[in-house]
Amino acid sequence: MLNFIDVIIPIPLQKLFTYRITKAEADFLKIGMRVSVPFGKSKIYTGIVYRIHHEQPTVYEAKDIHQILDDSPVVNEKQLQLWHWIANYYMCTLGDVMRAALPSAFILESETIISKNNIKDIDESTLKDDEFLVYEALHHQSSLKIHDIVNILDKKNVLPVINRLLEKNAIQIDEELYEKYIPKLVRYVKLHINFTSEEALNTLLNDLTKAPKQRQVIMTLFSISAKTKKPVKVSDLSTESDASPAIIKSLIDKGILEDYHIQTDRIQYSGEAHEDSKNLNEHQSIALSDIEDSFTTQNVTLLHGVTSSGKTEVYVKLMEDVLNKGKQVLYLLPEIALTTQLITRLQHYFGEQVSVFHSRYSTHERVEVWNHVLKNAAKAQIILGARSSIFLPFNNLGLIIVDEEHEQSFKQFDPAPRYHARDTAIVLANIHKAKTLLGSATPSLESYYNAQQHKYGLVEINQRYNNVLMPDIELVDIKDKQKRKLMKGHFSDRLIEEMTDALKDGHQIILFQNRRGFSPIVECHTCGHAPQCPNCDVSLTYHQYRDQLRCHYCGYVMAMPKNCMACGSPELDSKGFGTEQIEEEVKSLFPDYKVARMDLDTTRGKYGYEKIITAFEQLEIDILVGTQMLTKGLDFRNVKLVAVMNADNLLNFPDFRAHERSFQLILQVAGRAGRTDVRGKVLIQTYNPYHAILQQVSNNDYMGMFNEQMNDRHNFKYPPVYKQIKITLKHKDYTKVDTASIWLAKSLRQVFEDHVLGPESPPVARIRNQFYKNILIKIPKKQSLSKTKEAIIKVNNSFLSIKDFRSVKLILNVDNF
DNA sequence: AGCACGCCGACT
DNA sequence: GTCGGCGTGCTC
Repeated sequence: MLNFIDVIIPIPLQKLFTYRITKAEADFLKIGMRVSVPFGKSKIYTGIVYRIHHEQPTVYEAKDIHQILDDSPVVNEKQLQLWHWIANYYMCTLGDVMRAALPSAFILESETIISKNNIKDIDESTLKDDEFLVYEALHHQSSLKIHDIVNILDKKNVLPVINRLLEKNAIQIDEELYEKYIPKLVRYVKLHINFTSEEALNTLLNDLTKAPKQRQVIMTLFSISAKTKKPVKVSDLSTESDASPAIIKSLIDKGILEDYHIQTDRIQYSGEAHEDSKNLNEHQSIALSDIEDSFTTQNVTLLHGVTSSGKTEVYVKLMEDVLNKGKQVLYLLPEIALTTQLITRLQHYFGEQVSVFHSRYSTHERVEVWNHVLKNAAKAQIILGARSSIFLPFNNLGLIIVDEEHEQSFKQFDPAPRYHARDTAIVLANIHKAKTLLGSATPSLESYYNAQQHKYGLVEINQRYNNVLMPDIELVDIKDKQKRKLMKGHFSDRLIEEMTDALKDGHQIILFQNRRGFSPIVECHTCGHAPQCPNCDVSLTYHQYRDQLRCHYCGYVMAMPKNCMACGSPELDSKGFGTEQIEEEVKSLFPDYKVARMDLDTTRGKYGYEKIITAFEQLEIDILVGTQMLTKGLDFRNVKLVAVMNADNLLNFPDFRAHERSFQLILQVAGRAGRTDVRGKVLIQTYNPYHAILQQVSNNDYMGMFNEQMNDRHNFKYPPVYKQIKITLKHKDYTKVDTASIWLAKSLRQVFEDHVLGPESPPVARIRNQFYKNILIKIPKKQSLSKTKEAIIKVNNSFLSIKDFRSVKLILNVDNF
């Protein structure tokens, strides 16, 4: 009987691919192991074994696999179950999911290696210029990669050159497969075995009197190993003895020292302190027992606790409980909320049992966490992670906590799989028969709605920790202030007053401005021309710190022009305002205080973010100006005043969730104020103080906001009342997307009638020289989601069968909010 | 998604 | 006349 496997390959193809394996391989292979397989003419890909069977394909000859890459599965069956659900629900391929789920170090790819053909020498005069360049380069380097040749020839299509060289027998090519994960090795030294006897040692030290530096190194080696009784790292020896690596190397070369390597983990938690979890206050204990109660009947429970009500302590108690039952915990957070603050806090309680997983980790670091989880290692009992940590190979999950549940960054927009980590986490928990706790001070409408419909349990905490008062929120009408000339730049007299007071008392201030850059748009005073991005339909944004204009969509950069590009006038005006401008204004208003800014530009780099946070925590900064980033679960004790510089540009955002978002965002920033006994003050500057949302914010009226917004959602058929799927079409030719989208919308209307909206051009209709069109499908709750998707797929297939449309890219986005 | 095959414009 | 552009189709 013949043996075959079906394999998932990390490319966006609907199908699985069948390969033939030997009997021995069939006995060895298990589902979830990696194999490398030949694909197409020359490529080798990594695939995951999805099924092992005996069904010989009838219409093609299955190829043999290239190699088995694992001794045991790296992906477990529960994960594959989850992958399947994601592919199905979010309408993407298993290959897409695989790409997102596996650390890239697991997905090895073949690389074409070009080397000189040594069989015979080639008459170089027969080679053309570019061929000669490559051939010549091979005399200096034994092998080249395609990428190297691209650099040598400075053009992108190098395959013809390679093919010609191949024909002339000048080179040979090989497909080289390489394992991308390299265990981290640390170099250690010890005294060579020849010198361990006291006698030999004495002779050695005597011999070295002429080389005092080397002698010093040996002495230091003794003192370190006597002190620590552990192997001595080369790097430690070098720093402690103040000797250059060259000196140590010469000792090794002489055979006096010997070096060796030990594999270590890249991420290590060094602290040992095991702090007992804090005792909960009355409100927290009630919440805890309510959650436990709720979990007896519900798989998912929503914890709605006002800002700084001490939700984390409740989580800690729940986690302790799950750990005691011998199960794993996944603690999901939005990327930006994954701060050192929280990590250290959890490590204080749980020590080494906590592992962290987020996008700022290198791929090697991710492999290590992955393997620990896979092996259910002691150090991976609690995973604290961002969106993508739902893909880790849990085998014994007991609880998932989704903190800041309302955060939109849990949804992945690009590329596929366009999954929502909160919703996927709930499915993951169900697969493990585990529980999910959603936590937020400002729950998303969909979660609160689900709780109201009794799909989720609901637990609330309405008191802040230590009974700290909720901040006092004041709305400032800047339209009125402007009329009465009470504005200085973007600062109202009220704001300046409050800032002066807070600073005088030594308190810190946070200013929130939901826009980065200095003054987003530059406009000519004379002709009104605003510089546009050449690749996208947007105006360029001014960034002061490099005096540049930039496109936030494609990354295009140009120097700030001195004169208007249209009429040559030197009077360029800046419109709108961003964090940079606020920072400038604060500096001139309060020159004696230290101001810092936190946005995408200042937090670039691995620790940029931490640096600012730490400086602010340590009171090195008095006033912090920032964007969204500051809203996330940061706990600053000394902040008295928080100001929202302009609430209107949040409220006027063209999105059905703008109001909900504004409410969440403003309350979250407000929550940064007054976390100790001093009552915090929040000022919200707005042109429209009577806006319902702002009224609800200032009264901390979540229910008012919820009911009013839900009413809108009912009326306008928006989520969570209706489900929705967005179809995006893109192409570099406008007419093509236009006709294609009209055709598609028409066909969809035949099935879904007036539940199809569009096609519409998005606010930014062109990005990176691609034109976009959107079609929205609204799905009533009672309409079967799977039937709907089937119908969409059917329409898509007939769309793809039209030759003219085939080059138009289609993007399906389920729950695109 | 790659990558090869195949058909039309800009250079020697 | 070729080289090289990209539209089209296939991958077990």
